[in-house]
Amino acid sequence: MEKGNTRDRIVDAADLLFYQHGFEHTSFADIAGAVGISRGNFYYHFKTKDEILTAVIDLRLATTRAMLRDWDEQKWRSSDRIDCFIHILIANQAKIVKYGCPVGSLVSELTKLNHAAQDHANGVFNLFRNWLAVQFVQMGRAGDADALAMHLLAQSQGVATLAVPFMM
Amino acid sequence: MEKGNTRDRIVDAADLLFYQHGFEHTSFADIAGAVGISRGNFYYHFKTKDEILTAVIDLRLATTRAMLRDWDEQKWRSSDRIDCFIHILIANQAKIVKYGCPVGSLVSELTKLNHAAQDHANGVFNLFRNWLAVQFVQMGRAGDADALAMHLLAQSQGVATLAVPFMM
DNA sequence: GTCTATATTTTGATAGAC
DNA sequence: GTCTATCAAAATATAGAC
Repeated sequence: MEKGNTRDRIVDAADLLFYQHGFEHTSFADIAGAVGISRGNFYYHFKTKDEILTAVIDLRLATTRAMLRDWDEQKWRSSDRIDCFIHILIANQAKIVKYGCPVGSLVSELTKLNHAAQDHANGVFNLFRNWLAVQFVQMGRAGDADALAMHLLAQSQGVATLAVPFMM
Repeated sequence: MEKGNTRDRIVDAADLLFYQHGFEHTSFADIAGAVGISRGNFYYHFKTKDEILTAVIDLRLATTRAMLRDWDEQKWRSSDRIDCFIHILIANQAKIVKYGCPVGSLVSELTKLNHAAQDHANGVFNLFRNWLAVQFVQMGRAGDADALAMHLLAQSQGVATLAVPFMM
């Protein structure tokens, strides 16, 4: 995280801070402080706060695509791949208990802000939905693959939401 | 909503605005504007923003308790009472698609703000959890009543979360 | 109880030196 | 590319007149 050019370090820091404290509650001063640069320098790389939000969402889209690709390559059976998805909740339990699901909480916040980047952020949900549906199709459930994908997605979102008040 | 003393009107307006736009994104000016009073008058009734948040949570706790009590009185069978809970998602579909679940989204936001009122807000979740568990006990599922309650609560939270990106 | 200022702080954003 | 000011707007909060 410390390596790379300044722009990437800004995006990495913003990604983490947006998750931990929310988009609106994270100020330029917070991000600049985390990266170790001045606020003025910040504007050389990003002209507005929305620009960095776009960069953070792009990063999350890329990270998610890479993760799904890894699962496709590492697991032969679709049921094992779905296990990988379910296992996210377990592997990230400590973070989820403190900050919830990064995807769900960002979408929820942008909705309340009526922010233009809403659709962009929804893209991460779409990646999971479509990938899960493909796995169910491969398991011979072409008829209700999307319904099963949505059900699993909903269950994991619900668990992540309840983890915050009931496990913290 | 228009009736009652000024304090109640402030709490009602804040309750709605916190749901629609979030706690932090709602300013005193927004609330004062919705009620139709000046910002200065506002501080006669509430000294800090946290005070009004406390009042809003108290209102939601009272409203939820009253709703559960109504269901207890109106429905004889526990299965019918659980239907009432599930039916919330259908009855409030339009609002949930636009703003998510008022309980889950507030808890999520306060967590990210590391706000002291977190536990207070969690109380609404506890009301539903305990009430649902009682219904399952009465249905002869004493052994796993709380697990069933949590499962149903999680499912409804997941549906509310996904309704925003996938139904808007 | 309600109003009109006003103080103070923070935030997003800019200008210009190095 | 990075820094030090600095601006302008918005937010919380206060003081005091009516």
